Amino acid sequence: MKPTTLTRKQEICITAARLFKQKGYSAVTMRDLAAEVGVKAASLYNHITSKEEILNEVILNIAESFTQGIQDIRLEDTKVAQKLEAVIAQHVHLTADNPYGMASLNNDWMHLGEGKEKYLSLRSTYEQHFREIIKEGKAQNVLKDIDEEVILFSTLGTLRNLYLWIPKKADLQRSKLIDSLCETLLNGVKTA
Amino acid sequence: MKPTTLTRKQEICITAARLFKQKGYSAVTMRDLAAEVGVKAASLYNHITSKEEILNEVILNIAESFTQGIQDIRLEDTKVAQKLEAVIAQHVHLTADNPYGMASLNNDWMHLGEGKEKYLSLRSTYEQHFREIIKEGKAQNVLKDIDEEVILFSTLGTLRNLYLWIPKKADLQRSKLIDSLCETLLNGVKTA
DNA sequence: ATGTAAAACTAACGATTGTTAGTTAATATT
DNA sequence: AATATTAACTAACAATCGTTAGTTTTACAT
Repeated sequence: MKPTTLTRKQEICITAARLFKQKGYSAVTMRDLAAEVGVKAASLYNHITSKEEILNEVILNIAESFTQGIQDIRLEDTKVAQKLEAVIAQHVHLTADNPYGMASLNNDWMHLGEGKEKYLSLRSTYEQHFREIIKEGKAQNVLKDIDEEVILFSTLGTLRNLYLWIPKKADLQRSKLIDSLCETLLNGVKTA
Repeated sequence: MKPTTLTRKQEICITAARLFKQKGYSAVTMRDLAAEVGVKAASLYNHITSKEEILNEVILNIAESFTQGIQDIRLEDTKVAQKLEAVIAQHVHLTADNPYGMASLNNDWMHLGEGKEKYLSLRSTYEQHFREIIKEGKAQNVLKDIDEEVILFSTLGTLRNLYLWIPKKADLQRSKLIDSLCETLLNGVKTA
């Protein structure tokens, strides 16, 4: 393992994620991927065992980061408002670091084979942690009495789509983006 | 044209949209679609000319509804806040009426052939109308001084994902959902 | 320099893809 | 009842899919 340089397998997975975002998992052929890596299709199999394994690698890594991250946030000894801000910040950071992986996670998870159960479990756990934070917020009267699911999926809906426009707005600094998103998602867009 | 009963072509497109949501356009084969319609694959071609035409039919119809709708809203003689609520309501209605088409529009537009330009143009026009409403809101001090793009894509991010959870929350009445979404998106989730 | 292992290559496989050709059955029109 | 049209069918096509087998080149340790 060389942490400094990139394994060929990692290079393949990163390239694959980029193609998956462009055309979707099913429309990307091993020959497409090979050409982009600069190699013949058969050569890929010296580094990976199947196309499906690539998807597993791309999606599960990022999914685990999200679920582990929100679990840590939930257990932090901070106020609910700070936890919500931390969740938003995590989404921005993980998405900015890996927008292509986020696209695959959002759009191609159903093509996972063996790893689909694991993914669905991670997603369910993530949502459950988020729900608990929201419940805590409502109990402490920090959050309004709006349907939990509406709060959850409204917020998550915006955050899940970050991968679509973060690359276009590279000029927008991360910290400024996080601030704007927190203000927008938590306090709304209308003036008081 | 029989408006009361369903054309075979329409039936094919509706079935196709449902499959496109499940597996994505590329992963749905004409044999899959035919089996679901209850017919052999070759028979589909008595009603459609290609797989791509189906995608055009599914996506462009709904895209036109959105763009026409927001244009009407923008020209309404109402306050900005009402326009924003109308945009949210339109999203809920169009999505609830056709969640599968919305999924295809979100995830499979890049597989459009001839119709891709038209789609991109419609989407661009839609976003431009939305931007203008936001500008109007900021000018009248109805909206906070937050980056326009953040407001646009934050709101749109939530609305674009409605198709993912509207079917699961069929119990949630439309009008109640619209109210909750307006409150959440416009006034935020935190207590004042 | 020499040998070894990693990673590239060519060639091909069986399966599946969207689609067409040609034909038969069902439906509607005269 | 005869005919014309619509829509189903079977069969097959060329192309492309993920993947494997076998071979050659590259890179590095000795």
